[in-house]
Amino acid sequence: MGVTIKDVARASNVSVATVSRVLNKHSNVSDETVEKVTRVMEEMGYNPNCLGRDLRKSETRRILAIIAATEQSFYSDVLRGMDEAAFAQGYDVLIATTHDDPEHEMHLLKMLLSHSVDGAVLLGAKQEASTISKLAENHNIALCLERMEGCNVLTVTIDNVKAGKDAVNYLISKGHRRIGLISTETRSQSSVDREKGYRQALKENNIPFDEKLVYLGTYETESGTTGCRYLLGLEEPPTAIFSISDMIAIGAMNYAISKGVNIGKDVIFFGFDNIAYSHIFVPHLSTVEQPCFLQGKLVIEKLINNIKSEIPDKSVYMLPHSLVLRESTGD
Amino acid sequence: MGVTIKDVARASNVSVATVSRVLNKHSNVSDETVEKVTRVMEEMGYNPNCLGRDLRKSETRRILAIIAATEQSFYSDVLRGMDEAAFAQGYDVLIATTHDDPEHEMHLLKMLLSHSVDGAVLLGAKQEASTISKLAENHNIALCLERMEGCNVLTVTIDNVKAGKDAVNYLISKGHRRIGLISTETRSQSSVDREKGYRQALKENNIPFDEKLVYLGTYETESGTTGCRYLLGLEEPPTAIFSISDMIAIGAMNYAISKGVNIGKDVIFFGFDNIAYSHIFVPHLSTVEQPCFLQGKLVIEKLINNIKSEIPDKSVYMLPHSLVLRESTGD
DNA sequence: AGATAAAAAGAAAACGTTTTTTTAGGCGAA
DNA sequence: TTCGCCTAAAAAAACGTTTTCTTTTTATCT
Repeated sequence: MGVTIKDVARASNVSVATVSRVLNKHSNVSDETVEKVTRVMEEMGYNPNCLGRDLRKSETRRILAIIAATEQSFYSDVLRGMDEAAFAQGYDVLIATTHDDPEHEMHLLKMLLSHSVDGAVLLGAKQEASTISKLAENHNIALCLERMEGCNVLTVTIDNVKAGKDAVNYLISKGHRRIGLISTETRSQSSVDREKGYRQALKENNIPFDEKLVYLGTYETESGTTGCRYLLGLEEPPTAIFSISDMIAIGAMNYAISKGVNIGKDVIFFGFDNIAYSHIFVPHLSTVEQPCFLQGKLVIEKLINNIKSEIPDKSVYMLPHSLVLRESTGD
Repeated sequence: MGVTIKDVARASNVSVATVSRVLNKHSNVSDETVEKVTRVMEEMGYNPNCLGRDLRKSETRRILAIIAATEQSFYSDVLRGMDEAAFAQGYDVLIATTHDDPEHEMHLLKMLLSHSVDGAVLLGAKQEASTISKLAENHNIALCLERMEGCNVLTVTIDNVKAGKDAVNYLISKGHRRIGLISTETRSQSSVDREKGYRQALKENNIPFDEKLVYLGTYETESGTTGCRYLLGLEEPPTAIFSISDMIAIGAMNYAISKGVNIGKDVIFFGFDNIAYSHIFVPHLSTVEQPCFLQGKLVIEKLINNIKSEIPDKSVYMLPHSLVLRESTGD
C-alpha cells in the first residue's frame, strides 16, 4: 500500500511518535527535527491515513446530511450554509439521499452508531419521532427545515404556522375572503403547520373555515394543476389560492392561465419556498422565503457545539421568514 | 464509550475472535455459540465500530460523489442510479459539494488519499486533466456526465457532439437554415461538444457557420433571455435557436414570448437535459434527454469493478441519448 | 482403543495513527 | 557533586476490529 508514518519515521531516523508530533504541530519537538521530518514526508509523498487517526481519536470530523433527494432546489442553499459552518471548524459535510425510503434512511442513521460520522442532520425525517428521540439520547443528531412534533432533538427551522398565517393574512388584506388552500396528502410537519397558519388567519379575520376550499394532493406541479381545476370549478370558487409550495403554486397558475384567468386580478396566488422558478415563470409568483443558508449554517454550528460538549442543546430554533410580493398577487 | 467487541466477548465467555467470526458469519463456529453470541450482542445493544473494521480491512465501502452544487435537477436521477448500483454491492454513496471552488474540490479529492473513501466520482471536474490523470494512476476515480479531453480516467457520459448534431439536424429538417446557438462562456466540455455538434450539423447541410448567430453567456436562465434578445435583434435573426441547456432555453423562450413571437411557428427552440420544468413551462420545450439514471448506475458498477480488480478499466463509455419533441418545435 | 483428521475456538498479531509513559541528556541550584 | 527539573525524543500502549496462527475438542476410521 501507500507510505505510512512508520516509513517516514524510519527514513528520517526518528520515532513514529515524533513524526506524529510534527504532523500535529506539537510544540515539544526541535526545529531541525520538524524541518527534517517535513522534508522527508514531502519527498516520500506521505499522506496520513484517516482510518488510523479516526480510530485512535475516535472522531471523524465528518457530519452526515440526510435528505430525501437532491432535487429540492432550496436544499442547495441550506447545504451551502452547512458547508460553510462546518469548514470553518475543520469538519466536512457529506450528503446522502434516502430516496424517500425510511429503511434506507435508517441505514444511513446507523452510520452514527458505527462511528462513521460524528453527527447527522436530517432534512425532513421519515422515522417516528420516538425513534429519533431515542437515537438523539446517545448521538449527535439534528433536524433542519422540518421540525418533528414531540421529538426531543436539536432543531433549526422556521415558524411555518406563522409563515402560513402571514401569507394568508396578506391575501385577506388584499380584500379576499374566499381563499383556497392547496396542500399535500402526506402529512409532513411543514405542510401541517402551514395549514394551521391558514386556519388561524381565517379565524382571526372571522372567516369561517370551509372544508371545500382545501385540496390535498402531492408535491408535484401536476397536483397544483389538478387542485386549481378543482377549486375554480366549485360553485363558489375562491378568489385567492395559497399553495404550500411554489411547485404546486406554479402548477395551479398553469391551469388558471389555460382558462384565461387574469392572475393577480381575478384570482391571486401565493406560494412557499421562493424557488428559482418562482421568478422565472410568468407571472412571477408571490411567495414565502425562508432563510435557507442561515438555517444550514446554524444547524451545523449548534450540532458541532453538541459534539464538543457534554450537555447537548436540544432547543428548537426558529429563524425569521419573509414575504416576497410579485405579480401573482397583483404587486 | 459504547460497548465493544471485547465486552461482548467477555459477556458471552468467548474470545473476541469468535465474536468477530459470528459477526462476519464465518462457517467454522458452532450453532450454539452463534446463537449465544448473537443474543448477547442483541442484549448489550452492540454496534460494530466501523473505524476498527475499516482500518483492519483497509476499505470503507464508501464512494464519494463530488458535485458542484445540488441544484442541477438531473443530478438527482444520476445519484439515484449511483445509489442503486452501490447498494447492490454493499457500498454507500456519499455526496459532497464543491460550490464551484476548485480548491474545495481538491480538498474533497484528498479523501481518496487519506483512505476516507474507496473511490470517487466527479460530476463535472474543475481540476486540470493532468491532475485527474495523475490521481487516477493510484486511486479509484471516475468521471460522470462530463468527459475530460486528454484525461486517462474511467468515464461515463453521452456523446454530446452527436447529441448537439442530432438536435440541430432536427431543426434543419424542419426547414430552418438560420439557426442560433446559445451557449456558455465557461468552456465546459459538454458545452464545447454540443457546440461542435452544432457546427457539424451545419456543415453536413452546407449551411455556412455564422459567428453572429452564436451567443455565449452563463448557465442562468437570465442568460437565455439576454441571448435571445441579442439573436432576435440581429438584422437577419435566426428562425431556430438551439440552447445547450433547458434552463437557458426557457429563458430564451421567456424573451420570445414577451415579444409576442409565436413559438413553434415563427421561431422554434431546442433545449438540452429534459429537466422537469421543460414540460411545465408553456410552451413545452423540445430537448435532448440523456440517460441520467443509467449513467449513474454504470459509473458505479465500473468503479467498483476497478476497486476490486488489479487492472483498472479507464474506458470512456458513451450511453445513448434521445430527442424529446414538444411544442417549442411545433410538434 | 488409538491414530488422525476436522471442527471450534482461543491467543496474538496486525492495520496506522495518537497519546501516555519512559528514557536520556543538559543545565542550574544547593 | 548531587539532586531535581526541563526539553527532546524514544518506547509502548491504546483505539476496535479482522485475520493468522495455535491449541483444544470432537468426530471418524482402523
